[in-house]
Amino acid sequence: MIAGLHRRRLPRRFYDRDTRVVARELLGMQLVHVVDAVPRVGRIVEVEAYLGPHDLAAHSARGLTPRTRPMFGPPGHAYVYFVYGMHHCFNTVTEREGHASGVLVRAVEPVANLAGSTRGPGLVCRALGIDRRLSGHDLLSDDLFIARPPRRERVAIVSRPRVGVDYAGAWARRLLRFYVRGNRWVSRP
DNA sequence: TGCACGATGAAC
DNA sequence: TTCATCGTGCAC
Repeated sequence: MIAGLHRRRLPRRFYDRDTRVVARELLGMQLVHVVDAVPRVGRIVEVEAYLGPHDLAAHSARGLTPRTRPMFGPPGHAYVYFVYGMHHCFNTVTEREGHASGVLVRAVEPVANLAGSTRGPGLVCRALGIDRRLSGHDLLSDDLFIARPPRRERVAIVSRPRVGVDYAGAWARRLLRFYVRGNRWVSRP
């Protein structure tokens, strides 16, 4: 089940590729946060790709700020932000340093030690105990990382427009949200 | 220093 | 469809 978690941790080069490819391949991977020596594990079933400063829906489109600094850094790091005064959202930074792109994890299927709903980006962070103190954290660390599943599994992928980015004009209509077809944990099928 | 606004979630 | 709730970014 969760044996050999650290051994299955994704390498830096996984994240240093086209963001849409990384987003799709993250489906089925296991997001892990070790809290008080207990690994909280969720299988990623829904993500969104944010392609960089030219993508008007991406936070990096407003330029480098203290909040978005991790997005402009090297791949394989966490970008966690606080929204609506009460929710946190977890992203992985992708592509080369300065590209400022990333993948938002919108929903996970419970695998181990998760309590409460995990359908939706805010709820994923709540269940996994992730907040903005982890923004900029290295995803090749021992306490926060993403691992290959124990067994290779094939998933059918659905592409849809991203959620909550209507302000981004034509970019809001791009099919940059991906989820596992038929999975009951997807936030908005 | 002030203020409008969210890459949301839950209630109605 | 409405509202809770507050950090962030930019206007002043």
